[in-house]
Amino acid sequence: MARLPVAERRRRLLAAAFTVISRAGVAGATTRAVVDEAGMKLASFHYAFASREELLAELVGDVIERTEVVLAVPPAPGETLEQLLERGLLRYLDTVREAPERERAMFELTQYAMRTPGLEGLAARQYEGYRALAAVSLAEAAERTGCAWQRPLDEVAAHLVALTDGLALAWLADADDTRAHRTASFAARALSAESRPAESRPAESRPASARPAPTRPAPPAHTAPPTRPEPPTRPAPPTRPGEPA
Amino acid sequence: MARLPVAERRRRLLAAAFTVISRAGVAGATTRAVVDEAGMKLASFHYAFASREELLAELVGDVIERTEVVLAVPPAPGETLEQLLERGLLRYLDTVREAPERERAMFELTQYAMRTPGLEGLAARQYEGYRALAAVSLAEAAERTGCAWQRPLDEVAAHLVALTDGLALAWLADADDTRAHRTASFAARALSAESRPAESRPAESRPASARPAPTRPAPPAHTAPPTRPEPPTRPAPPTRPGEPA
DNA sequence: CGGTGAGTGGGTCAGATGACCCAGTTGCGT
DNA sequence: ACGCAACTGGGTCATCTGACCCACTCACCG
Repeated sequence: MARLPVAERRRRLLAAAFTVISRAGVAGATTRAVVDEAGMKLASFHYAFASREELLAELVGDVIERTEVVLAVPPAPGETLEQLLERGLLRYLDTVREAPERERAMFELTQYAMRTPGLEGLAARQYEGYRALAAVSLAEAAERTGCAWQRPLDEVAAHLVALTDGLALAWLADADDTRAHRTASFAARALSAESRPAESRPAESRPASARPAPTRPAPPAHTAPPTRPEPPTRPAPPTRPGEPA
Repeated sequence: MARLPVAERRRRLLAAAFTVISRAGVAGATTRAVVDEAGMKLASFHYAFASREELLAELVGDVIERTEVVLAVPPAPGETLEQLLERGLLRYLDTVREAPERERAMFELTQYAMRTPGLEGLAARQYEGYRALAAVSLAEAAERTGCAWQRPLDEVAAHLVALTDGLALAWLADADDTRAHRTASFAARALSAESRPAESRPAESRPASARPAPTRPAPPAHTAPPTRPEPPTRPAPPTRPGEPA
């Protein structure tokens, strides 16, 4: 093995660990399995990390920071907030379907954190991060469709996080695309019901329901790209043809 | 140890296993830990089960069948569907708060099933069971408040399951009661939006929104009572004084 | 009331795993 | 060039774990 600076070695081990966890679960992420995945010798492991526990803790923290919004849905003209939200959620569902192991790994890591003495706080931080991402996306989505949230943004964000979690968990359990699709629609409907038309900020105001407007972004959902393997956020395959990004 | 018939021994081991898993996770449920929890000798384990795997498989299946609705909310006069649903969800939240380890154990068992070769099907069955329970409760709730679901019952049930999962997961991560409460309210709001006033079935019909009516049951949520420890469904402490059950 | 086999107890065994050590080697600064 | 310390390779060690064995004993049948 080439001579690597400790930092880089740690990074590679973290990435390898995530890969192993995706494949075999946290329990399967033994020092040997990780080291093997990274193509290193066992000694290198303990040179980079004091213990397996340290690696796991680092991984959890790492994953939190790297969590990204994978829902950047391309703009679509004259779309309502609900439609925009739905597309975003379906987009999220797609990423789960494409890499179920990754999503499972995320859930497992969260659970590991919740159950491990020093890491309970990290699980909370993880959800905090999810909510923050959700909030950003929801804010943008509302703005682009000329809507405003009727309740505090972070409150709506928490709801979105709960919905995506439930959605992902259910799909992971039964892999029923149809059902998941319907639940995504429901989620979009439910969330948009928490908004009102416009607020008068932009310029116009109308009493009716969500009014079309130049759209663009979309709702979020969490998914942590492994420290290395596979590109985090992809270009966003348009669910429907829309104006080119 | 008293001389026990195999069946009883298996039952006790399953109960002990669930207890251990609640405390230490699936990974911590070693044959020795389980046997210890049950106050038996290791040999008794392999007398009752061919392997640890067999016990775990049995436990997953077991837990599915024993999943119960813990949301039987007592009746409350003149309550809307939304209110009824909210109370039920809050009731569920209470059970999670009271025994977080149990809920965590449920999630972990599901994950174990999803990842274990022969058990993937069980995870799907588990969710099927959750939906069935949700469906029953939703049907009752709608009926008692003179409402009807606008979509297929099992579709709405899937949404409820997703919502409770998301709700529980979020609470387990950050233990934020306020936030969980708000999300529960949101869930109730969102679900009741999927219903319409009445259908004309009972007798009356009115265009307005959910009309009061004799209420009684409530929404569900899943929680598997351990094979033995602690009574599964409790008497349902009235969140509000209502007619005696 | 004696036999006997279901059920029990106290081991053993092989394999996996986390931690760690020590003798090298080799990149890099000087 | 040269030396040193950062880094690597190839072990070892104590534990834990799942599986399993075999002699014993006691409850119940005949």
